[in-house]
Amino acid sequence: MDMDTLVALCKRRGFLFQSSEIYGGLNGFWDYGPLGVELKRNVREAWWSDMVRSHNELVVPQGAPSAYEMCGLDCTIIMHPQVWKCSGHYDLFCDYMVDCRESKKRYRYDQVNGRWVEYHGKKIFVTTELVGEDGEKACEQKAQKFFNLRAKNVGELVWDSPMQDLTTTKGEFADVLGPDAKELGTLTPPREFNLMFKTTIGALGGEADAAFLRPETAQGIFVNFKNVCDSTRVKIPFGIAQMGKSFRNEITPRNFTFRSREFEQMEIEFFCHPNQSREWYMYWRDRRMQWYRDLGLAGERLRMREHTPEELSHYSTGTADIEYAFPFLAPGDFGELEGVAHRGDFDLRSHMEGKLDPNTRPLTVELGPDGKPKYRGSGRDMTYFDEVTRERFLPHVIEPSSGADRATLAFLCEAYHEDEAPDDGGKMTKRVVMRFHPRLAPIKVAVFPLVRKDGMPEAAQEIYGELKQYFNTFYDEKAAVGRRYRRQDEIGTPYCVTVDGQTLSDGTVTVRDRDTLEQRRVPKAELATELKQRMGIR
RNA sequence: GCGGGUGUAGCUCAAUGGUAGAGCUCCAGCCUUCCAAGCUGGUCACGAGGGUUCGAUUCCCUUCACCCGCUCCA
Repeated sequence: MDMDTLVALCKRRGFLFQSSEIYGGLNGFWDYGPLGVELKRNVREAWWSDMVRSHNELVVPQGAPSAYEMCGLDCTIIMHPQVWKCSGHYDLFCDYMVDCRESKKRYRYDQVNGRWVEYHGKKIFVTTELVGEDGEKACEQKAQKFFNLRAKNVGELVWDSPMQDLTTTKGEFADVLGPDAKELGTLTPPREFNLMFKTTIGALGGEADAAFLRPETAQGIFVNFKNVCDSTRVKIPFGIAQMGKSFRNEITPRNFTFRSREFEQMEIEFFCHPNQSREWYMYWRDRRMQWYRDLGLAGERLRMREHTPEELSHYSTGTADIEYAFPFLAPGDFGELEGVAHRGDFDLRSHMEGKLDPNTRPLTVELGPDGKPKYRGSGRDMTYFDEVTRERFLPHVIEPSSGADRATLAFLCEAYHEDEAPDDGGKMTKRVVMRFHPRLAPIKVAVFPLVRKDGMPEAAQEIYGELKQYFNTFYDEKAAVGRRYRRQDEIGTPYCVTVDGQTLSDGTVTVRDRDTLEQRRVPKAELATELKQRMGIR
């Protein structure tokens, strides 16, 4: 299946529309249509139900080190600006960038390094992205090349400064040689590149009132950690779940809803004793993988990929991505659905003591030029006291962080099938069928009268009214019944109930299965029970 | 953000410097007793903004969106 086919179906049948389409659309923003909203709600409800509501804290789940508790939160999108400073997002997401007009590359303003060098009265700043010895070597080579010198004449270069970053030039780039440029002055002035959406609190609002839309839901959980502990009597190990909108000013939104600027996350922060964190990490990794499998991403398009040691944050002892081979990716490429990360005590400690420097080991608070913490923490004690062991400790965190829109998109991609079904002459014709797991299907049951006469519509409408109490049910009496079946196939309705002549005499209806096309007669009175059972819905 | 390509109905595709056509879909009606495309009728389009012109969907400019490649990717 190519992606265009799915995108067309999503629009035609009302799963997904481009945001503000009548005004030409808005890059990176998507609306869910009448069927899409049902599908996405079902994804979210499956997650909330499976992770929070129906989690039984009294029994040890398969593969878990012990029993555990789960609860939920719903935090605000705009939070105290200090949250993002201590979380690291402020530094990470608010970069000044410079572009090179010659090489078409973009660099972080503070990560381009270079040295002033003079040759026969001409003084330039040669730059590189490399650091340390490699950086100095690269600068020497660049200067030699720029001044067109033989190797033996390199000694004639007069080096006027040690390695320093580009910000020391104060934005004057006329004599700067870009890292991949052959001419001087090809770098654009530094521009703020803010990956967090900025907004203003209050009607007057100066820079002091600047705030940000959250780039992840996780921080709401960390900053409420103490509140949850104090209000619920939860005992470690336990998890806090939250789902909601997050916002990132993506540079290149692309690939349908996969990378959107406004998106929905489903996140769990699981708090445990440091000694057990590795086992809990393994548990959550496998548990989350199984969740996707159970809902239909069962094939080889789903995989789990452990991060290599180089990819890991210094404070993380393990991170795994759950990935799906989306059809818009090159063959063999996978896109991230969920990241399961062992985060240690980085987040709680950062909000307690001040932003930690992730490059230190053991972790220490990042200091500003004045020797004080660069970003002050809350000063609140986030440690946990275990009444049984009489031990006080800072919990470690396992974070399964999932994208609701990405999951929804994966379920859409996985569901799409084309096969053949007979037409009324018995000839096989192409059929498009969305094989959603029944829990996810936007519409569970469609009810039809076989023809629009002999009291069949009335009988069907009665059944419709009844089933509507239990399922999202759809009624249709227009056109040939075969066409109605096809229309339901295309939106993934698992079952079609048809009232025919026999219904009026013996009270049975036919139930047609979306995937097998098989029809079975079922007494009207047993319909709801039978359908619930077949779909595995309580 | 850069380079290339594309924008006509819900979809697929025409034509045109002078009233924009078709097929499918959709809607109404007829027919129809189990797997879409039988009959009749109907609705719906030149991405947006400027310019040139008596007149622009068509030519020019800008912009927006989408696709491909690069870049980015917490």
